[in-house]
Formats: sequence, C-alpha cells, structure tokens
Amino acid sequence: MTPLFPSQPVASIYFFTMQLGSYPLYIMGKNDKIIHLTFNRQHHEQLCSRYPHSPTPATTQVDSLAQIVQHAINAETNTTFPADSPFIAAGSKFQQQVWQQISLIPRRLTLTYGQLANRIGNPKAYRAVGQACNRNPLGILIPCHRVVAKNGLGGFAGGGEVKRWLLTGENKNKKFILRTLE
DNA sequence: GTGTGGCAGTTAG
DNA sequence: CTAACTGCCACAC
Repeated sequence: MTPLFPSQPVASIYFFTMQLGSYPLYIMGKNDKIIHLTFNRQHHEQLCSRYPHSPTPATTQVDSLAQIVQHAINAETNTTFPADSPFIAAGSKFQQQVWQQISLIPRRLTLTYGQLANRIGNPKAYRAVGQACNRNPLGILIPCHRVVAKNGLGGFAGGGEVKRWLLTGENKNKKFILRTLE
C-alpha cells in the first residue's frame, strides 16, 4: 500500500466516526483540531493502526470538531485554508498548491482536473492533479469532490456514489446534517 | 460509444 | 536509478 501519510508519529490524537447521509465519515483529531478527514475506510484503518491514539475521545472535543465539519459542509465558500494539519505540511509543494486551489472552489461550482492544472500554472499536470486530489487529507474541508473530469464525474477516494451525492446535494442547496453514530 | 498513446508527479523496488 | 502506477485528456475511429 502506498505511504499516503507522514512517517513521523503524531502525539495526542484520537479517532471517531460520524455519519453523513448514509456514509461514514472518518475523523482524526489532535487536541482541538481536525487533522484528517476521509470517507475512505481503508485510509482510516491505516491511520488507526499506524498512530497511537486515545481509544475514547472526550465528548467535548468530539462535539467541537463535529461542529467545524457541520459548518464547513454547508458553507458557501471556504473561509480559510486549513494549513495546520501535519498531513498538509507533509505534502509536496505540488500537492499543497492543488489543495490550496481546491479550497477556493465555492459551493455549486466545479472545476475539471485540467482547469485546476491551469490554475497552478502547470497545464499538463492534470493527471498528477487527480493523484493529489486522491491524497487530500481533509475531505469536505478541502472540497476535492468539486474537481471532476472533463467528460464525467472522475474518481473519488470515498467512492463515486458519495461524490455524486455531495454534488447533487450542493446543487439543490441541500443542508447536510452530520450525525453521531449510535 | 471504444481504443490508444501520452501526460506529470509520486512511490516502490 | 528505472518502472509502475493513477480520481486524465485528446484524438482517432
């Protein structure tokens, strides 16, 4: 499996899962910050096994992070680029440029991989853009589901079904509700 | 609609 | 260092 994640361990971290629509959303927190967010179960399990973490996060911490996601998922635009995650810092220059550009895409707008490659001044790197999207450590907060193929949906680490559901929901101006698991 | 060749960045070996 | 991947694209049928 590809080393998608930084090799250095991160202290004081915890994991929890929430539910968005019918899809599980895996969140990795450190203190009061979200450092990783994905729909991809495999990525989540890799992280769980790689890093020592608290088995039972404090409720206040979980609630606080959940609120951040709940707000971000319905926001018209992303206010700030969440650069404080160590997973962002561990990305290459190219990946950081891609993630930065994605975070500028507002609700109900999509860019193609090619258009995004143009925006970072590397028009032929559309394929590498796809790879960088795949390794986005902060799904939703960095809305990589808004990057699509020129003729079609394109891929999604959490599965095409989730990507399509997110995009149609946004187009209908749906308010997404994040729920806790029982 | 399908096939094919090339693309750039990243990682594995 | 090569080789082998991709969340792609253009262009040809």
